[in-house]
Amino acid sequence: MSRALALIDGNSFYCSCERVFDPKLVGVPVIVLSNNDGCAVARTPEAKALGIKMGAPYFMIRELCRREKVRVFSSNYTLYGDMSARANAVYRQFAKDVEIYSIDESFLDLSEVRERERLELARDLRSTVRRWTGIPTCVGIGPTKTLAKLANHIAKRVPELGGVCDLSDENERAMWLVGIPVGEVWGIGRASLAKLEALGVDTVADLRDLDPRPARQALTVVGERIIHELRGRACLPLEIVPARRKGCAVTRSFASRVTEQADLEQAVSAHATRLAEKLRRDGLATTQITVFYHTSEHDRGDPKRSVSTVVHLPEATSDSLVLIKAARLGVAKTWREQGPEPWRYSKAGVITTDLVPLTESPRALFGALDRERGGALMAAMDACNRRFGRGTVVPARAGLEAKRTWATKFEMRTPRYTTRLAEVPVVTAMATAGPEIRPSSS
DNA sequence: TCTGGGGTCCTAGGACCC
DNA sequence: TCTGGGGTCCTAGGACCC
Repeated sequence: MSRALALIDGNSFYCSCERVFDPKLVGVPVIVLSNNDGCAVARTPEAKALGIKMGAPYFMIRELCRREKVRVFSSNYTLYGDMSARANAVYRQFAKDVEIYSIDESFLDLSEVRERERLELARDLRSTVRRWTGIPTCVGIGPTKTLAKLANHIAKRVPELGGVCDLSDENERAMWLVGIPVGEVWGIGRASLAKLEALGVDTVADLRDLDPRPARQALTVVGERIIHELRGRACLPLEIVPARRKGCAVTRSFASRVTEQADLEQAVSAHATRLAEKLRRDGLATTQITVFYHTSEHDRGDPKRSVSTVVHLPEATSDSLVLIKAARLGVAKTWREQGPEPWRYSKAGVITTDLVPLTESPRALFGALDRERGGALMAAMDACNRRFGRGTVVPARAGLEAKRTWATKFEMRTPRYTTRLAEVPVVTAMATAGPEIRPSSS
């Protein structure tokens, strides 16, 4: 049986999630904004038709949105994450091996399915996901991940295909590949595109026919792999068990510029708190954090400053209190007194790159942290926050929500319909003429 | 006159992805 | 006023070692 992978993804996923809970959004232009209400990161076809580009800064399209009655939403990651989990639960009914590639994309192994039955299965998958979660999807099938991605791209753009496309057959595949620009291939970005154009490569078929060895010169081993994948030779395995994460970052732009040390320290403390929560959730720990903050490239004329500093810890930890202290130290040791033209900082963050499982990490000989006591406290705090919502219990130094002058904007966020009891939608049913239902008397 | 060679590890920066 | 956030992988080059 030949190898076959399917790539299924949600159409305009974030927008579709919003539509599931508000039918009035169907048929009208909808966009979802990035963190801080910065850029458009999801657009329905109606919004794309108005010329709204991926990543367009909101302040530049605000007027257009008002005029064209585009419905605009802040991101609601809690909702999207939960809808994603629901969709994947459906995928697992159709395939034993599923790789969750991103919040809205998964690869399914269909190698066990007979070739002539794959399209039918894909159609069934689409309609089941639609029925059970409300999310519209497209499915692409191919012998490699790169070809499955390409098939998905075709399924999205050719309406006659009904949302599914199978590139398993080599002859049929060759016909499609001559008509697709090479920039649509997964892994070919702006820089690679420019190099390929110089080599006279315009279409996906051109790239497939490129000699892989010299291609490596221009595109590194990554490009060589893509060529093999386009020829149907798999170089990228299906990763069913997610790899352990290597790094973790919490970074945010400020809603307004920050000029005070106290505000900056409070911001990185909050980021460190969130970072620690993520580490504990995954059972990971870090021996050092990088703290950074900088002014904005968009503030023309203002003095520029960019700071990045590493703070080492005595041993690996995921303790919020330890990481907060380290984050504040990172600011304190690099802070410079403001002059007559103060630096107006626009963004700050806390980054780790050396994550290890906490239980496998060596203890410090000197200056060891009190893991037992700290661990118990963190466990109690996490339990409270899981039960009553994030931010219910926070270390005092992380700052209270109400006092955050730098806080991120989410002015148009919808309720967390599926994960907060207080925010579930209320359905009112009107009685119509029909059989009356009464409690049985016997 | 003439100044080895090969290996590992680490980091910074580039590129790409969603 | 207003321009996201969080990841991965690859390569080159320096430090260091024998």
